[in-house]
Amino acid sequence: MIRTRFAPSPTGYLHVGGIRTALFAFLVARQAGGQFILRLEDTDKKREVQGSAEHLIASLKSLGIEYDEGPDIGGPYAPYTQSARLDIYRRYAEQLIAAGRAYADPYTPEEIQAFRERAQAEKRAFRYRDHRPEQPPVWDGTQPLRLKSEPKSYTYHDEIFGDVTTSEEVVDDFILIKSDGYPTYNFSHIIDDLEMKITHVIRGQEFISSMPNYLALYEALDIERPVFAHMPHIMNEQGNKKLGKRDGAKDVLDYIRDGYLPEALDSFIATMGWNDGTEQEVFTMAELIKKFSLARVQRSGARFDEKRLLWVNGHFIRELEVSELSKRVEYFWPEAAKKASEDYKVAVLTLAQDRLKTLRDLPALTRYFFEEPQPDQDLIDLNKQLRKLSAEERQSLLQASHDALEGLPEWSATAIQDALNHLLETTGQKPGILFSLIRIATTWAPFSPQLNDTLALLGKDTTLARISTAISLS
RNA sequence: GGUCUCAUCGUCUAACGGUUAGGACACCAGGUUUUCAUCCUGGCAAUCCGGGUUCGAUUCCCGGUGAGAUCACCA
Repeated sequence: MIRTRFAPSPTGYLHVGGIRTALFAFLVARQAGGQFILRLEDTDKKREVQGSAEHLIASLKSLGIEYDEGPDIGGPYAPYTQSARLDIYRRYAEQLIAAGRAYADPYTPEEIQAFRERAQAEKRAFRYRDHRPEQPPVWDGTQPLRLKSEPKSYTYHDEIFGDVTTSEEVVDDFILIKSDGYPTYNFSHIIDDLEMKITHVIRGQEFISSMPNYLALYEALDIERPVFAHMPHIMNEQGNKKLGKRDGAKDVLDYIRDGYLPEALDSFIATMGWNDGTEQEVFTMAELIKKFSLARVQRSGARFDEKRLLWVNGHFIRELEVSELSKRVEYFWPEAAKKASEDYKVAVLTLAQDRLKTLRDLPALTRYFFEEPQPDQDLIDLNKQLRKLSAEERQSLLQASHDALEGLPEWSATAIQDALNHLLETTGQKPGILFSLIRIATTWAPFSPQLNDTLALLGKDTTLARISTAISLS
């Protein structure tokens, strides 16, 4: 039975790097019919941020990454919050002490700092184990507890990086339990993975360099190692650093607020560093669950490309049924759309769908369907074709259009198109001029859907009124 | 600096040791008899460098170079 976990610390929000690790762990579990667990690693009380646990949970849920066990829903190995598991860590700590594999650290932080500086001055690496006390005091819980490590080289298999060998000089007596009584991540995650029967440890590449220490601990505890899979980093847009909050990596919930679809985010995030080997470019969650494999995860870091995300998002928007899209854009309509009927909004949405890159584009694209647009002379003056016309010429063209449309017995897209085509002949104008003029006069927008569709939806009265207004303006 | 890791178009990537090195995003041009978008067609564009192994290296090995990660009582 495969069990994977995502184990963030509640120190802030989740960016695409973190969410990708969660997504991959989720996919591995789902694909095998196993469980995916959320565990909160809140052992650093100083860095904890209020409300971030809820924020993390909301982020996962908003992307459809559902966990089977977790702090808010419980499970067979509860609690899933590390600060509530202190007695468990202590039990293992005492086991290590009894086995002679852990000891109390008698030094003050200042003393250790002095050791470190001396090592640095002498240009050699600082290792705590070089200063290991001969007769450590009995651990009373107020000193840090350290692992008594054995310097040796380790080899392990990583699902992504293959066989990795570490050198012995990096194994050290790291801290298991801090002087405040909380365990370090280095200790607690191993205990929890064991207790919670985690089979696959899927996490960021930054933990690779700590692997020798973890391996030493698995050995000291005499427990079996889980399967490891370290994910390559997602790099920032410049490609010179791993994506991080400090450099403004965006909260995934902000992407949702900005009108990105969860399915677009999932597909995009999954394909940064993974592909199924075919030429398929976008994947639904169901496809990801079916096709994902750690073996096809890239070893090099991928750069975060916002332009590609935008394209993926547009793709998923176009794939949606209008009825579904209609539900998704509920909170994105312009203010003025509130009074409009559902049917009218769906009709507008149908015309706007192809033009939407994010749901947030909706107001800019549709405002003139709901309220009177502000005339903007620049649209005419900056238009290559229209600016050649005199005000009188524009006026007479608009008047002719007004008259032709007014006489229409039936107000439909096809009837309007026929009338417009006929108008082309009677006025002897090019479509580029005549249609642009009508389009601008009725929408005052830099771009809009096909003219006949736009007018049909606007309605006869509104269309004629707007043309009349434009005539009086010229 | 030590340790570990990585290296194909600008970006994301494909390619049992044999391909005109493929696809997608972006960009450019054209078409879909109005704009924007969609859609279609075409174009631009890559194997970091040097050795080896081999009949033949993007692919395997070694060495450079470059990049990243990490060296906490953070995770």
